[in-house]
Amino acid sequence: MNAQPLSAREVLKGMDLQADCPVRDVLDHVAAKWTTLILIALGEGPLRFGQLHRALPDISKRMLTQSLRDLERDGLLTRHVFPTKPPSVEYRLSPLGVSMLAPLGALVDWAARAHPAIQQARQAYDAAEAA
Amino acid sequence: MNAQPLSAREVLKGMDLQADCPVRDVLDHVAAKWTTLILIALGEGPLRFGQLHRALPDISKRMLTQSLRDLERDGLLTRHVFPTKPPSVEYRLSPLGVSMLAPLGALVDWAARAHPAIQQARQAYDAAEAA
DNA sequence: CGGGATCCTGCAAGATACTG
DNA sequence: CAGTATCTTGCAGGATCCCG
Repeated sequence: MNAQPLSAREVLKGMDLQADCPVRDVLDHVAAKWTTLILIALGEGPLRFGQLHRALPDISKRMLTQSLRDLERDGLLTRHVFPTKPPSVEYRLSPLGVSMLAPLGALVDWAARAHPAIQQARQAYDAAEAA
Repeated sequence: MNAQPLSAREVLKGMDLQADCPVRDVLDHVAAKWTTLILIALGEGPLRFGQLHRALPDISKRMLTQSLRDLERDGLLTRHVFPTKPPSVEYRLSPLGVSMLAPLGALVDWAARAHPAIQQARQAYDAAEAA
């Protein structure tokens, strides 16, 4: 055993996985397909609605709006309306939202590294399947 | 700026968020409601189907089976059948699956810490909403 | 431009019953 | 015990139109 401040894996020990556990309450939102992508996009700086929409090519306006509301409700980002003509609205990460970038980045990094192995595993599985 | 080996946030810079990017390909699975919970449960050691089902109280047999197949296909866990009577099947993390525990733990840790703030943000939002 | 309101559809996922 | 098969349904989410 080493002296790391807190092995991330230790956190998982004895984790209760009941439906009402706080972690699932938070993670269910995080996992929601679009929210992480929005947070990543905003990680580079505030963006307006249209810019965000262009950054996420395959999300509908409806889902983008809804996802932004969810994130705003959870306090991960803030919404600023500029009463210009036509109106413009800017979204930016809150400190809480910024605090999520590190762990999210770790996961994304893992995903990027693991991708080749996963691709290979899928092909092997599907090949065996077809037999 | 400090000397951290690689700021997890740096990974997110310039991330392409197109639908076909590798990260989304992987994360879409990871985010799938049950898969992370299964990985966490198996992080403490191999489990049999029934034990896993008992560890995740609110998943149906159908979804558990399906999620396990997905994870097996992605090479994150392995399935071992013991031809006992009655048959028993054991699931255990593969090295690749184990390698995910660290980043996943980081995210879970964040979720646990952020939970109070998020709860509070939701209440504030809903209160303002009701007005 | 940045949404809200409405309608409509597909598929994710529950319930139930059966099997090796 | 550890699944499969079938049926059924809710609701996530797309398409479309409208508004300030």
